[in-house]
Amino acid sequence: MNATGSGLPRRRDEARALFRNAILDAAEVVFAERGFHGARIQDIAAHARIAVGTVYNHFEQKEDVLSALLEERMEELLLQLQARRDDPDPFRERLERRVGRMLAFIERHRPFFAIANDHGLFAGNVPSGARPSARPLRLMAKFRSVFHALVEEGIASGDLEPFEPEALAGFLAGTIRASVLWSLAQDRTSAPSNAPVIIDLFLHGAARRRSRRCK
Amino acid sequence: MNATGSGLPRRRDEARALFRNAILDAAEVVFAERGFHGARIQDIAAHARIAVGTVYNHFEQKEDVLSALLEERMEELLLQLQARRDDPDPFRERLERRVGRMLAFIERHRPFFAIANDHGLFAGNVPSGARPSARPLRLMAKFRSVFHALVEEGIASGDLEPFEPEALAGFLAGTIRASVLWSLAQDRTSAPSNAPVIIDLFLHGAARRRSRRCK
Amino acid sequence: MNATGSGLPRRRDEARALFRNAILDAAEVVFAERGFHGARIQDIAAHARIAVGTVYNHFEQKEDVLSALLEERMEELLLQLQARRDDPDPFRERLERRVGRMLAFIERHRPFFAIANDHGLFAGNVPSGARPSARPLRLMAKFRSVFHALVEEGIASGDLEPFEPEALAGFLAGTIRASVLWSLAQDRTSAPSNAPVIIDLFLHGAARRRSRRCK
Amino acid sequence: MNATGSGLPRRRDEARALFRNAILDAAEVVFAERGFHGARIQDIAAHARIAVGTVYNHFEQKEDVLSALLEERMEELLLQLQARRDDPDPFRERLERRVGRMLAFIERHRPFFAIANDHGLFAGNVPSGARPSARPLRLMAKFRSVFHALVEEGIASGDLEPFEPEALAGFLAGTIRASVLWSLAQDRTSAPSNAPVIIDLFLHGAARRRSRRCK
DNA sequence: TATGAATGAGCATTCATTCAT
DNA sequence: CATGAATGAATGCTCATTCAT
Repeated sequence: MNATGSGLPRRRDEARALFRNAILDAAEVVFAERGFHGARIQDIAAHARIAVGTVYNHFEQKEDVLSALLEERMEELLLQLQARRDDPDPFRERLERRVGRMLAFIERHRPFFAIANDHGLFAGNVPSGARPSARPLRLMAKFRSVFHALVEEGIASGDLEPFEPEALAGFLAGTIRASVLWSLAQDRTSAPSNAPVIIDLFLHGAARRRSRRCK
Repeated sequence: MNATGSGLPRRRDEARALFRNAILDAAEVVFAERGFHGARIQDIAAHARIAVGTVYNHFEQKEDVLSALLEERMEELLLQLQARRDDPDPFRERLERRVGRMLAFIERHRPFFAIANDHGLFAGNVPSGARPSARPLRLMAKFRSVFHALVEEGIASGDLEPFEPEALAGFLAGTIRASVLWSLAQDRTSAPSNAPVIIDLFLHGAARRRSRRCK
Repeated sequence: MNATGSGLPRRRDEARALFRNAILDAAEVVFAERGFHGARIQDIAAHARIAVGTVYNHFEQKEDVLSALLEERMEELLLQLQARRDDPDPFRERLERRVGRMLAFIERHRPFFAIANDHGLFAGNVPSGARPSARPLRLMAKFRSVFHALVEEGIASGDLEPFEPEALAGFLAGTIRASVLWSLAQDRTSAPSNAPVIIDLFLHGAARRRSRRCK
Repeated sequence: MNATGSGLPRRRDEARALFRNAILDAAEVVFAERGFHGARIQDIAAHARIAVGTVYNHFEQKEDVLSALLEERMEELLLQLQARRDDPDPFRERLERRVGRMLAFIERHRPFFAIANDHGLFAGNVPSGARPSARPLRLMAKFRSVFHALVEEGIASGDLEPFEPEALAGFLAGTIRASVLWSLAQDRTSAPSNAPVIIDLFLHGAARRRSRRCK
């Protein structure tokens, strides 16, 4: 029906994506401000300057908006933790670089971080009916597996104590989370420049170092 | 207020407290199962085997039930972190003992831990409208100040690096939280016996220790 | 808990029944006026001078209000067709008496008749998704079985041709229905006095009778 | 209106009619399955394999689709009741032939019969807001007038008792309706061969015939 | 003219809160 | 004070209708 083959469809798909993204962007703000239950579809629609029905043309239910939001942003967040060609080689520097990228992403998406945190996507969470459903489980699994891989690298290279990788992963995530939350609480920027401090705590803890550094 | 002196009033007050506690106990279970918004006053009343109206004879609004629950349990939790006469003297042992008591309390009140965690009472949380109100702020402040004091003790005694106490407090709380969550995720007991491991990570981090211990 | 035994409970049950009946009465009017889909719960509540929520304290869903209404009124309607002690003996008089009672009931409950008719409760109906659910099936079955019994009496007494009872029952019901609808269309009263005419048509049809009456 | 004469316009009109009929055919099925309120324009469009908007290019509103459907089909149905050149002359045979044609049509359009029945087009119906509007009134009037004419023929020819023609018409329609519904309920075919039985009941009723026939 | 996404009024249902008993 | 039915504001979701392409 379309002579140009991909002309119109492309534009259509672009339009669809435009709306979809507008909805997710609005949802990011509104969910962060009022929480899942407090956020009304109407608020999200208004924030995106579209009609309520339009939201339902793109998502089956309110909950799916949250799911999609968490999923897409989390995907991107975890991407920051992947190794890149130009990452340095030594474990510590590598780790700092990757965590630094993660901090930068969080800084760019503060509202998302608030939501993800509320929904227990960072450092796991106790199972709770407070959140819509079991959907986040997949996200949490992914989150954990990425941290798990990170930590195994360190154990393999001999830079980390061969503790239980799961536990170490939780410890690393907890350290990052604590730092970010502390920054936010101070209304300070959770700048990537915090990475070295975080990694230092993660690696060497808080004990007084008698010599220059524990060697 | 009562002509008969203190006989009847006492019984009355006891009865009041009985109802109040029954409500809070029920709320602990129901809030943990369904979250604040998902929990209906009716559910709580049913769980406590009382009428809906009775809940309102003891609390102004639903939110106050949550506040009271968090407040009373948190108070008790923080009590576990206070120094006691028979606590050992060296910082590390002292810390282990106190954190061990905290773990034991959490173990006895898992549902409360789930709720407190959902409401960001552990290790702070990003300000979010997801939770009922600003009431928890006071609790979080208290929580932080207790951890703050704990950490300052360590700095004063020379056992901790003189980092920002707030940051260290967050780090300690994060370490504990990560450990407990990890235990719960494994469906294991968050036993007080985990305290040494937690403290070890907190003090010396996850880096490979070349010698017996970093001295 | 109640010293008088049945004092308070009875009053409570009476209150419940009062509300329930008020709702059903209101529903009878509103459903008849606007049809099931056109009737809003709010309309029914307003007509009964109660709050919307109250309707839901007595019925799970809108559909249940309809079901209950049809069921309770139909039950009473079918009761009119039952034989009574003082009914005359000859088949024809018997039938006239019973159908007469039915007409009187219909006259007292015109709105119900409109609804029941809309929902195919008279003389069967083609299966159609137009109506809420399969619930009426039970009612229709009952309706049919009562007519069925009526007709079998006539066959047994030798007053009716031994046609298929089901078909005869449908014919009788159809005759009554046609007459009532015709009366209503004329805005006339569907008086019990119409019974003889109906029965006459049912028994002897519309053909010209050459003699005084077909004997 | 079109400069090119009748060439293109004809094709255009044919195309229009094609769409219009496709919509009506789809509507017949969907309305019968889900009822007027339960049928969504989207369903009808999907069933006709066209877009929603297209429906609105041919009908102003949903209701008009129903009206047109009822009107066009009913027109055809009533056509079956008209006298035809080759119809036999005696009243009874004439009637059988015409009712037989009606039954054949109903058999070919079961879904339509279900809809028409739901909307009270057969044998009249109590005025009810359950149906979209007063539009069917015209159809019912037509339906009645056709039956009316039929019955007056019989009265004029002396084959029917000179009862009120309206009442007789209702009785005839009710008899046919009851028979068809009974057939459908039995999942049997409402074959034209049922016509004699129907006419027999209509003419002579259900009473036991002592002699060959009531003379 | 066909298309199908956008629109937003409309409605069933829930549940915190009140209050007569 | 306990009780539990009544209340009605609040909100997710539907679907007839519009309109830019």
